[in-house]
Amino acid sequence: MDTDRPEDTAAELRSAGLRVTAARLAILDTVRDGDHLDVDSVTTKVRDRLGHVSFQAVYEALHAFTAAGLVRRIEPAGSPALFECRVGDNHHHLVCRQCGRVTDVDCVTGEPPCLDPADDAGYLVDEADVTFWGICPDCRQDGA
Amino acid sequence: MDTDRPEDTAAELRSAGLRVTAARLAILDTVRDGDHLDVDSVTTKVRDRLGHVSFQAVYEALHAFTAAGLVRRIEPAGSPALFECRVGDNHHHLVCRQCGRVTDVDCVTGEPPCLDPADDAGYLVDEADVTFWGICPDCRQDGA
DNA sequence: CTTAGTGCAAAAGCTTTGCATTTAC
DNA sequence: GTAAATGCAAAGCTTTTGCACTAAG
Repeated sequence: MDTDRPEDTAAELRSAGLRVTAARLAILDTVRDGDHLDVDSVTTKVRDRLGHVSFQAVYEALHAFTAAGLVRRIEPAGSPALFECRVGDNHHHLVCRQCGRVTDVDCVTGEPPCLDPADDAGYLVDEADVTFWGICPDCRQDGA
Repeated sequence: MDTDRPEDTAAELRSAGLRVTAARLAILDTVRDGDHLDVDSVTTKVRDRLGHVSFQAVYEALHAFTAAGLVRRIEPAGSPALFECRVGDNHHHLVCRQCGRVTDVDCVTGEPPCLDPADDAGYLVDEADVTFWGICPDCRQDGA
């Protein structure tokens, strides 16, 4: 479960121009090991490893990571922001209406923009954000 | 600018099983006349017409309208919820990263689901929510 | 009359901001 | 030593909840 690669992580932070601190190492590793975690979950998991880390530090770190392109922030309607480490590739998300679970879906075309608007209305489009809403396998079994 | 069709609106409310009140008529008409308005804008516009209406009434009404399928709620990442009256058709949205402006884009295929995930991972997918991010014509002129 | 809708007030949830302190470089 | 990162506290914003009151059916 625990994938410790402190050197990798540290190197990634440094090459992104970010300082290497225990908190940030743990935060980045946590996002990397996790599956679309929200800030609360990240904080909890980081605290399990390090003792205490403040919420603001986690927010600040995730913001810096997002700006640096180390993590990607997604925000399905109605959910708090979630963070994932898959960046650069062009994948989308399946979100369960019932339990909120998020699953990655590879993009069919593989190259951004994988999708073009029928009419761009004069916009300079640089990203297509696709969220598929449905019921996940587990919830299909449980409920109706 | 002002599209008053009180009878239409009232009929629509009634057939949705909702009571007809001055506030709700104004709220629905406002969303109908507006262009992806947030709750704050709706409230302001409704107050211009009616005097005072509480925020909670607007929230409650919009929630009821959404549940009844009279309006659609969209929530581009990082924005407060926006409401639009186009429902039933299958269109997507262009969102300006700079000014937040939202423009409708007709779906190429026209019929939901207009898009299928490459792999549904066992989900029962019923909706594909597509947001195109970019810079709108106005912001392209202003900025770089 | 009965139920839904409204107003008022308060709180919850997520996120941001400010400032002093600590730490990496 | 300098700039970045952290901790602590507080506030911001959108949204929700509770309850009494009013109005639609």
